[in-house]
Amino acid sequence: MTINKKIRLRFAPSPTGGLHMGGVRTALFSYLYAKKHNGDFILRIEDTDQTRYVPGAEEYIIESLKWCGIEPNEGVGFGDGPHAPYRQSERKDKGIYTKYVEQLINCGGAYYAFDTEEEIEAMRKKLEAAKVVSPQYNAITRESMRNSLSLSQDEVQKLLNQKTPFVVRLKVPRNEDIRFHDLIRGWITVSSKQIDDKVLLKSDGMPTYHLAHVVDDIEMEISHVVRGEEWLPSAPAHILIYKYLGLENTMPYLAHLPLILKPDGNGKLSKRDKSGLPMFPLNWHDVRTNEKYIGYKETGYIKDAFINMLALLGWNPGNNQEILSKQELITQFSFEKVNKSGAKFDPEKTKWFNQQYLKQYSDEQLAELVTPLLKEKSINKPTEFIIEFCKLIKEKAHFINEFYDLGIYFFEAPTQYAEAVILKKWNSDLKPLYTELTDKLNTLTQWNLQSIHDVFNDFTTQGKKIDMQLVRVLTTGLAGGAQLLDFLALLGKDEIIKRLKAGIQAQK
RNA sequence: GGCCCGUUCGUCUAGGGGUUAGGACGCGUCCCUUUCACGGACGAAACACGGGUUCGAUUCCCGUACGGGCUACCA
Repeated sequence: MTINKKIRLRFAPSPTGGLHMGGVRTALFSYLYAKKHNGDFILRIEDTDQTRYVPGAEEYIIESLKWCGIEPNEGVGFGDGPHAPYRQSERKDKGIYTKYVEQLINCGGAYYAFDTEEEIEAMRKKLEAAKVVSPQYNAITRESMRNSLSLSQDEVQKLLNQKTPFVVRLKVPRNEDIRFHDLIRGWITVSSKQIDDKVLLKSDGMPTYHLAHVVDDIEMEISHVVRGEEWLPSAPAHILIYKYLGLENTMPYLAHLPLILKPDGNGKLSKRDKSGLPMFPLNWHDVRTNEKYIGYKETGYIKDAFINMLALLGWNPGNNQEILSKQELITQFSFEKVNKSGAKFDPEKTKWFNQQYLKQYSDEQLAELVTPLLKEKSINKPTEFIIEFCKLIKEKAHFINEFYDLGIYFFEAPTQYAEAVILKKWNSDLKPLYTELTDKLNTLTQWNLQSIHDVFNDFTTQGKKIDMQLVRVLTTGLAGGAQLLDFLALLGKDEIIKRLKAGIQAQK
């Protein structure tokens, strides 16, 4: 295992779609570890599958990382470092992979295979019919296929000269235990019987993931490979490549993260979910399928809350602390504290996280965030009004963009009155009392919290029972809402008197 | 099917050979509140099952069950 190597981690997504929260978490853990150890964090784009390329995906990944504050110090969209380019398609053009392919072929770790799709399919069918447990291109079956191991040197040369399409496959030993260490799971042993002769170089000249990521991790001097658990089964094949290259002792540490599971039911997180919660950091529009997905940002999440929630999905600091700043996450992160089992992500708790962060914001900060959203609704109020509005409404809200909906009565007089409350508490006999209240309020020369409070107090001491919830309904139309007296004070005498009169008028 | 990985309250998790198995979300009750929240207090709620090892297993080992992942010229 490596020692004294500079800490360098990479996030290496494929631009095949929007980056969902599972990917963001992988990037986050890598970032945290790199930062903790004063290392580098790199963004590499693994675009070796031309058929799955989605326009806009790469930009989306970059924008998402930026919004999340998970910024690479090297890589596509973040400035070139010493190992440019950082896009695998461009690296392929520079011949980086073929160099390694040749080395692998020369040392006997890989071989040419000329089989057509149909031939491989036929082989599989045959094996399935014979009830072979895993019908694969492997140490046994390759003997009956057309490749540089079964064919004579002359034949191979002839096929090559004729420009016959070929792939390069990894020569996996027939029966050999491959043992490797995972930072999260410990030692894992897999028999090479289980591994097929993976394609390393495709017939279009592109490397596959298996080859490309190993080569790039070597070239980019990556110290730790952090990726999802779905890669665990193919890790032995990667070990083999390092081994053939003679780099087994300097290969990166491996950390396979548990998967994030969908909130309801079982299975991996999918792009869309019944919970209604976003699965993506930002709004994502797939131009190929024309599918649109909502993002955390646009839903009104605070990025640090999103990051905090994500960090605690599969990891914990080992104590009861749940709200951690990015700096705290960096100093406390370790792979030892990453869980082994998959985590269902909980929409309710996600909202709670955001609320915790919302509470930390000052009213002024909130006003700044809310003002543009109100402008969209053609609401232009003085800043002091918005600040006070935020102060009153923030405890009711989980999200910035809920402020308007939750506090619409700050800006518009009610047209309907909470039916349940009216039904339960109102009757026509009350009209004189509430009219008297209105008149009394109308006589106030000073309109503030204290003077309003005094008016209500006077009624109470005189034994006249004013129901505060009814006042709330008459002035806001709703059964619940912000601090009532503060609300009355903020809206001003004229508006409140007007609303009270209209409210009383509207009741039977 | 085969292989790999996993399994502590409904969910996220702490813990770890002897604990009243701790916290958080959600839920319930109460307090605070002239209204609504916030907040506070309390409560219900978990070691998948079966064998070992051991004086003692939730913790270690082995099975079983269940869940997940992988099984492409996709990553």
